[in-house]
Amino acid sequence: MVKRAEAAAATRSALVRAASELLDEGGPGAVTLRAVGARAGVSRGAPYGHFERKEHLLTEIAVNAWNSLADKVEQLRADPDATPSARLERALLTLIEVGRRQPHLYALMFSTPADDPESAGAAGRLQDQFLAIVADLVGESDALRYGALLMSSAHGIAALELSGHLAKEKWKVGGEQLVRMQVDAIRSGVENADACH
Amino acid sequence: MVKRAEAAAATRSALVRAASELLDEGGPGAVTLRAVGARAGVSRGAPYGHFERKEHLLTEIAVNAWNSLADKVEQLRADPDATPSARLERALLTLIEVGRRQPHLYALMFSTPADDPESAGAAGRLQDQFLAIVADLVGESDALRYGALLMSSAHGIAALELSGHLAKEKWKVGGEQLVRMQVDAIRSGVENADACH
DNA sequence: CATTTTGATGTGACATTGTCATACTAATTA
DNA sequence: TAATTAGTATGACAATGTCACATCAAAATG
Repeated sequence: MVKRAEAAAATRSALVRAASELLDEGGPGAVTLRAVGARAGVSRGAPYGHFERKEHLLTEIAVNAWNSLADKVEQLRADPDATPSARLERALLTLIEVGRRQPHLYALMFSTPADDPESAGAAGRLQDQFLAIVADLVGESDALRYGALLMSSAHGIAALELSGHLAKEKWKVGGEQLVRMQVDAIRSGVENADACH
Repeated sequence: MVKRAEAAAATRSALVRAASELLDEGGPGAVTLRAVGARAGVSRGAPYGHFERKEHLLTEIAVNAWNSLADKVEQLRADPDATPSARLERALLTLIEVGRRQPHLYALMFSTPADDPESAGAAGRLQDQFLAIVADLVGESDALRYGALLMSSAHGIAALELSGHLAKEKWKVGGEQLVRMQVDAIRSGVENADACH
């Protein structure tokens, strides 16, 4: 006698896992409810017992990704033997890494409507982690402004890399270098406001 | 007696225009070959006389957008009464403007495979225009590095704005301000290399 | 324990869509 | 005038998201 609640929960997470795998392997076009069901060992209509629409299944994948990323950055933030700017660089590179390793997942994260409460919450967690790291470098009062700029820059780098518009043959730079430049530019800008003039 | 070549060319551009309008009005989901045909005054199968696949029709829309953007930036580049940094800011804002006015078109531009020769050519034209403007500010030798960073930043700002992840209520900044900060940060960084130390 | 209820799952059906094969039509050409 | 051809219309098909309904076992109820 298998408890029904457990079996249902297992099916649900199997569906999410299956959909995630299909997304990574074949892109959005490969995430078919029929394929998801087949890989999860159930039939094509089963997902509708757990998700109202296909979009909600995808949203859950995005939420998981946001949360996992927030966890990583939070962990990274606690690292004591690293300068603030080094921590910031690593945090930004963490985002870019997702874009490289799981490009389809990355695209899904940023195409999921940000007005969805769950998605917004998880994405907000990541943003807050970023903000705290930025504040360590530029101070509380400027953290929002510079945080927005740094996040935009990192996302831009990741997005252009995975769309192929930042080909290394033409631009001669990679994401790591761009992140370093960006952090340096902001750090020197902040320091100059006090020290130089 | 209407010349057939002319009629065909008219149909072709009507298809592209119809598809562009549908994209702007209703997003990618609204761009159906049937809807495109109907709006262009032909039937659902007609597009296949001009485009091998639906994807090619979309690519043409993206190419037009890239070219139009490159034209605007080229025009902007010739403006004499504007400092190099002002020209750069305006160029970056031109990209962001597309994201605001035609979000679906903007998304299409950056989701069209960059390995498509036509699309790559048009996008390359825009990048070269950017590069020239950047070179005016930071010099030829650093133009590639800073150009890549500036373009990433601008695209990141535009993309985050249209995905809703840069809500002004939370971040207290808009695209204009971020672009200004970015250009200032780079300018001051470059000047400091010479002047300060 | 017997019965009823309930929620997850399987299956059939339907509309939509991209795409192909085919037929038709009018412009071009021989 | 007859033949060719390029553009277009139409029918058909497979894939897909989604709904309605049937089924079946676990859980609640008596």
